[in-house]
Amino acid sequence: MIAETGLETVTVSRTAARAGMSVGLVQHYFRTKDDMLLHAFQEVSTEVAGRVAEIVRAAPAHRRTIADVLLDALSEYLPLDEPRRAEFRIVRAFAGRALDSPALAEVEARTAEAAHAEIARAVRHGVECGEVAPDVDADTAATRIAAVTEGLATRVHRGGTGAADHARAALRAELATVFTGRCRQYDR
Amino acid sequence: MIAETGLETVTVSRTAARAGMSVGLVQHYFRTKDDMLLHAFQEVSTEVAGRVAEIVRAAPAHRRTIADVLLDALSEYLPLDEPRRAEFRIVRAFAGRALDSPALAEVEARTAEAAHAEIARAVRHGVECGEVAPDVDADTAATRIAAVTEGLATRVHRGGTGAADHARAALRAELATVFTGRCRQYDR
DNA sequence: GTAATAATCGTATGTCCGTATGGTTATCTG
DNA sequence: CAGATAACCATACGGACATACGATTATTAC
Repeated sequence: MIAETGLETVTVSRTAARAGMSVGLVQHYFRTKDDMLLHAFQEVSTEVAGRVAEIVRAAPAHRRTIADVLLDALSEYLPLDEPRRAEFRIVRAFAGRALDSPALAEVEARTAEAAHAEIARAVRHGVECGEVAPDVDADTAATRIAAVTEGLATRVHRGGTGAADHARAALRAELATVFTGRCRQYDR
Repeated sequence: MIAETGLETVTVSRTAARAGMSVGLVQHYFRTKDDMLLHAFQEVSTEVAGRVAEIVRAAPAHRRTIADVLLDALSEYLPLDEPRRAEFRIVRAFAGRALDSPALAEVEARTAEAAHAEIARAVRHGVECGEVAPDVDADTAATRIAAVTEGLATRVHRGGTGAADHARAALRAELATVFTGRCRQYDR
C-alpha cells in the first residue's frame, strides 16, 4: 500500500481491509500504528539488505571482478524493475518521515551503515590484492560509492529517457575510478 | 515549521498562527493547503538553486579551479550548518511526499535538472580547456557528481563523528576523478 | 465619494482517523 | 476436559483537520 499510494494514505482500517482482517486484529498485533509502520520499514530494510548480502556472498562461485559484483549488488538499490521500484518508494517514503522519527531514523541509519561496511570491505579487499591504489582511503571510497548509489536511485526513479542505462553507466564509471579490475572478490 | 517538526505537523491553522494571521486569510492567499505547501517547496528550491548559481557566477572573480568552485557550489546542498540543515530537512520532507504528488515531483525534477545542467556545463568546460580527459562523458560525469552530492547530504544529516569533514573529503575525491585542476572556470 | 476589490477574521461543517473497549471464538496446554 | 492464552470482531469515542461560509474592514480606482 505504501508503494502504491504512499504513506499518507495508509490507515489502520485500510491496512486491515487489505489484509482481510478487522481493525481489532491489527491492534492485537501492533499496539499502535507507528509500531506497525516501524515493523514494515524494518521488514523492507532487512529484505533489501539480505538480497545484497546474498549477491556478495555468492560472488566467489561466479569468479567475477570486485567491481562487477559490486555493480550487481548496488543495483539492488536502484528502482530498475517493478519490485525494486516499489521498495524504493517505500524506503524513500519512510526516509521522509524518519526526519522526525528517531525510531525510523535508527532503522535507516543501521541499514545505511551495513551497506557502507560491505562496500568498504570490498574496497579493502581490492587494496590487499593490489587492484586499488594503496593511497585510496577505503572509507572515503565507500562513502562515495554508497552516496552515488543513493543519488542514482533517485534519478532512476524520476525516470526520463534512458535513465536506467545511464545510471548503470554512471555507477560503472564510479566503480572504475576505484577498481582496476585485476582481481576477483573473495577468490584466493 | 517544516524544518522544525516536519511536514506532518504542519496544519493550516498552525501555519496561520505562526504567521500571526487567521485561517481565513491563509485561505485567501492559498486556495488549498496543497497549494500552500507547493508554494513553500518552490520557494525553498529556487532559494537554494539561486545561491548555487550565484557561487558559480562569482567564480571568475576569484580565479579558482573548476573543482574548487564546484566544491563550494555543491556544498550548498549539504546540511553543514543550521540554515542549510533546515533547508535539507524541508527538501527531503517534500521529496518523500513528491513520490505521490505530481506537482511536487515536478518541482523536484526541475531543480534537479538545473543542478545537473550546471555541473555538466562545468565538466564540458573542463574538457575544452584540457583538464578533463576527452573520453569522459560530461553527462555521465555530471550524473555521478550530482548523485554523490545527494547521497552525501543524507550522510551529513545523519551526522556521526566527522561526517561533515568526511563528506567534504569524499566530494573532493569525487571531483578529483574528473578534474585535474589545471585550469580555471570561465576564466579565459 | 462611491463602488469595487482586497484583506481580514471567526466559526461551522463534515470527515477521517487512531485508539479504547468489550466481547466472542478458536487453539493450545497440562 | 478445563482453563488459559491467542485470535478475532464491531463499534464507540474523541480529537484533529481541511475547507466552506458569511461577515467586516481597509484599500484602491474612477
